[in-house]
Amino acid sequence: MLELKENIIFKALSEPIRLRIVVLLTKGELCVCDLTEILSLPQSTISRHMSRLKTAGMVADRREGRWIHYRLKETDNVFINSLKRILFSLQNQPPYKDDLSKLAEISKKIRCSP
Amino acid sequence: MLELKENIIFKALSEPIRLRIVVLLTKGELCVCDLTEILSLPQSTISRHMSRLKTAGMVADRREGRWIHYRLKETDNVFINSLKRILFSLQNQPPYKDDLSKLAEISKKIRCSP
DNA sequence: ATATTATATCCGTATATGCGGATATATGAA
DNA sequence: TTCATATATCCGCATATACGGATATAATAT
Repeated sequence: MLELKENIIFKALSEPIRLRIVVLLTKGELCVCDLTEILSLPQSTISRHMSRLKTAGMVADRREGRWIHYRLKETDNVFINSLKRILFSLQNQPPYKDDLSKLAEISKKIRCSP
Repeated sequence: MLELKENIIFKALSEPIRLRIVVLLTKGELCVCDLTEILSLPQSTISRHMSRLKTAGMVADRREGRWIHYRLKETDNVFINSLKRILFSLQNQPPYKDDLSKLAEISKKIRCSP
């Protein structure tokens, strides 16, 4: 029952913060608090962006205790998967590269454990 | 001196009419009056969209007499070219497919000749 | 039970951007 | 020059959406 509207996906990726978020998600699952720390933004801002990415069909989520882990949604849709490949290709350039460095730093600590 | 901002490109493609326009351009050059006819929209609306696509770096233009022919911009940028491939992959689905049928019809007439 | 933590949503405000008629500019024809 | 055509831009208006603090909800800890 998924109504795929290409322009809705593009709109989801057209917001600078959301684009940084989905490139971060190319490395795996992240919860809102991780993103809040990496991007230095208020929790409500991150949560709103995740809601939009989810509505657009770019991400899926999974609850584990108090945390909700977001990930790039797995799909066999060619359009979405082509976009995912593009996101991977952005990993090595700014500002995404710096975000991923910060993610790597944070990953050394134990994150999101009860 | 081109400052490529990925989210700006996504924003250009996030507007439904603009997405239809760039898929039409996968078939070759088109002028504003062609698009006005195919999409049944006012000239000012089309012209504004072309301006945005040009600013975003997705299209280039070429004057020939009174007409300005727009085309997908040729580039060696990996990001843009990946997006172009996605546009080609949309050719066979609605509403782009119907737009291309209408383009084919119109092409039978002599278009844009002085 | 209460407190703490993680997330979602609400709220008012600011900005961006779409629309399309009207007008300006540019080119070529008569 | 004057007229017609093609395009770009201006204008006021409407809508969409971003922001971030405040509040609500949900799960866990004490």
